[in-house]
Amino acid sequence: MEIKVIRHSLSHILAYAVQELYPGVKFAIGPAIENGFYYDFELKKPLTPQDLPKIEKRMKELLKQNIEFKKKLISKAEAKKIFKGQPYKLELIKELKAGKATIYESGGFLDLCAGPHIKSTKEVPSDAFKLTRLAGAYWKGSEKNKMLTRIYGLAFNSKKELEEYLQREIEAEKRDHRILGQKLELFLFDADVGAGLPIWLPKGATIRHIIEDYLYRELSQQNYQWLYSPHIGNLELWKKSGHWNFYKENLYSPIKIDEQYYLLKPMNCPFHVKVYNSKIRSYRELPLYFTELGTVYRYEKSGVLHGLTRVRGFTQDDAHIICTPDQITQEITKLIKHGLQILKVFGFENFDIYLATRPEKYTGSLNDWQKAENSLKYALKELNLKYSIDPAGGVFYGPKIDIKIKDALGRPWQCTTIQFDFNLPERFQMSYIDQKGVKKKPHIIHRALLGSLERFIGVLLEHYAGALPFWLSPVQIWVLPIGKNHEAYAETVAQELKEKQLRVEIKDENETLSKKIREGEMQKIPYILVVGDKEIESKSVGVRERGKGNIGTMKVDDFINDCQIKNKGRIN
RNA sequence: GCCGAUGUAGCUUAAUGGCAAAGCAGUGGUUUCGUAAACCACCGACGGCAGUUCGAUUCUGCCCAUCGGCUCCA
Repeated sequence: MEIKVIRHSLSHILAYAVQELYPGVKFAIGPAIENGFYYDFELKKPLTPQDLPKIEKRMKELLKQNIEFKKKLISKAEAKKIFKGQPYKLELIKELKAGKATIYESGGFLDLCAGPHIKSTKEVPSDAFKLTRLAGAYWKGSEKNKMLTRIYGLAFNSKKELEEYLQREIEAEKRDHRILGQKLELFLFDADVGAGLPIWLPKGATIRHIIEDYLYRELSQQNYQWLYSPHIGNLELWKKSGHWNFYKENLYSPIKIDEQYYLLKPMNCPFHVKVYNSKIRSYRELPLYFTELGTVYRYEKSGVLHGLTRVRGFTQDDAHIICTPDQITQEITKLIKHGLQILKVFGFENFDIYLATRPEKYTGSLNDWQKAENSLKYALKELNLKYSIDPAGGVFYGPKIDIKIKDALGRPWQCTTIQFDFNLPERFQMSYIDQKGVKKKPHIIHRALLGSLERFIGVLLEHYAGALPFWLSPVQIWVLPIGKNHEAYAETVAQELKEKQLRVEIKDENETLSKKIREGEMQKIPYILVVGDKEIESKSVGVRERGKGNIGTMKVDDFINDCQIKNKGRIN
């Protein structure tokens, strides 16, 4: 039996149990989902988490009754009669494209459903599912509709699979960047500061600095030019750019300064356009690459905030590529290629790529959108990349390519975005002089490779479970003197490492060696160097590698050499 | 924002309508140690504002923050 069918059938059994336990319930929908199922209900009284075990117990009893699933094809009129008093079902019947309705009967529970289903609950083990949580969910997923109560369940083919899944969830929890951020002292959130506003602690700031430094070198090599722009800008600027109209729900209230209104910037684009427009541009200059680690502020609903991966103030590794119309596909191709290359440096190898098309609210002509979407498609095809379409997922000013990076557990994270923008050249009357001396309108590609430093670092932490590659580790090496007599030597070794730009700390607190080693392992320090009499004599260090234990003694110079190779090659 | 839950020391947790308990961390001391937690002592907390009550960390309301979802996204 296909697991999807079992999951879907379990959602009916869930509804059956709820029908029995909570009379007067109204049923919405109950599909199979990844790893399980859910069912949405409208209940007279809200459920509490204590209700779940009760419902689960009843489901188990029902499963053992060998309830048969019987399919019936009936007329819509008949269906309306059966489901009177069930407004959600009636709405679904009304929307049915087919002339008839299929219903499934399982014991005392009738449901409007296309199926397919199991023949009998005999086929379903009663210990391979588990109700996991209660949640609110809007009818048909729209905020404008009523909020229903959703019950989620997990379901697998066997108890063993269920347990394995639960085990994986525990593993994922250990990788939670919010917990790691606290344990490794990387960043903090504070209620006094406000929701969604991270503060970087010294070690987190070091990671960020390393990444910024890498980007600076890498992009400078690729002819990017670095910019800085202010965090607020006159409201008139944002009206002109279109953000005030099209991006309002993400903007913070205007700030009044001397009878003028200013907005906290939600994007860096208008500033970069101003840089472009600061002088007359020739076709010879194009393409131009302007880049900035630009901190932007966007209103996010309080309920969506999540650690570093969804915040209200964040720094994008932003860039605008300004080019002639015939350079556009070539530039997009180059960009995607370079972007993937950079992500690989950080250890990401798997990606989900999406092409997001025209949304409901947009600027520009349909013809422009069509052309832009085609050039994005062309670039993806040329690079032989598999992608999916994200219908109407584009930004108001143009279609985009989103690259979701997949972490070690296979979870996708939205980071890279490459967005076409034909709004700004128009609104800000950008131009360049072509070969014939004629004024032309350039194209703009807006892109963020890592997305935001906040989210990217959050993803890195989850990907590596906190054990960052050597070159990204905020503290790379600990030096542990065994006794007081070895402190001076430890100091000498540390000094030598520091001179070679390695990030090292001496741990000479009054604690046992074992305790300090335990501490170092928990802090995910890549190398712990133990020094005692033996090491002093041979000018060496006892090397302990993270997760591997003692790997023997090494000459100090050899150790430094290895570290430098790792740093330079940006390898683990 | 909406549905549901949670909020006790720097962290993890306990108990209670009537003096809030512990482990780790921190501080002071003892110990100077060879690869994942030495020993002793001390310091330290009821998210905020109202209300009910003789008395509220505990009950109620509002606010703030966090967690799981919905929706949304870099």
